[in-house]
Amino acid sequence: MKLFGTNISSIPPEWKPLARVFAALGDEHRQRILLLFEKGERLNVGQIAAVSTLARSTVSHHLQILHKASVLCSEKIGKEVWFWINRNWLEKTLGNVLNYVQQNC
Amino acid sequence: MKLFGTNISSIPPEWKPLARVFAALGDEHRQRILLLFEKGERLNVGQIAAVSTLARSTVSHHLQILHKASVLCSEKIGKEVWFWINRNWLEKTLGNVLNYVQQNC
DNA sequence: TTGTCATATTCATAAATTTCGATATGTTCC
DNA sequence: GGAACATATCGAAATTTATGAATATGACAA
Repeated sequence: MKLFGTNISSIPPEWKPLARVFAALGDEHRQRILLLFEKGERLNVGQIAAVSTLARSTVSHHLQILHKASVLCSEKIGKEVWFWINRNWLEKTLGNVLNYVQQNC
Repeated sequence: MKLFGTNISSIPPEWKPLARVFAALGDEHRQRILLLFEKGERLNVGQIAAVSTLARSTVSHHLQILHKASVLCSEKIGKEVWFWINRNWLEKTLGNVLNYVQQNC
């Protein structure tokens, strides 16, 4: 059994950002939001809220969770905040986990 | 913007089992549990609870979540239930998501 | 500049869900 | 039967989620 540090309670630091990604992707609302994006497309809060059953403020909240997990990038232009998928981060993160699984599981 | 079905509320069915996996991996306790496993190793509830700060019943609960998400396999032998990482499923699932990202993001 | 929309976020609150441990129940082995 | 292990159930606490109202910021016209 692998023990990190003195007991189970410590996690390798490189796994921390991963927990946020998985938690972000583990919610169905956030999955639906992500699946809306076409390749390279940018969407703002209003567009997403318009096709969602959730309130605008709720959509904004979920977008922030995705943003903090680095799954989405964002840029404010004028009145609107535009979001798009952080493809590089997602590829790198998923690739790392896949490598870990292949080597250590 | 991609719309599945009539509105945002429907998700492609192939994404459903994925939500469970991500939700399972998105919890730090469960990450710690998973990281305990050596390559190919099998562990039972008691072994994991022994190095954990969580109660035995709580560990059992988390193991069930991981099991329902297909992240862990289990087999009951005598009094004990042995768990091990479902390497194939993890590889396949992560690989699928990675492919999706590479093709559609 | 001032006022008015339009957009997004923050806040306060309520509701729902998850988490966790204690206890009870079920299995298996002796 | 009794001991050892795992699971199921239940309630309290903690966390997450959802919402409308309030706030902040930018665009634009008068």
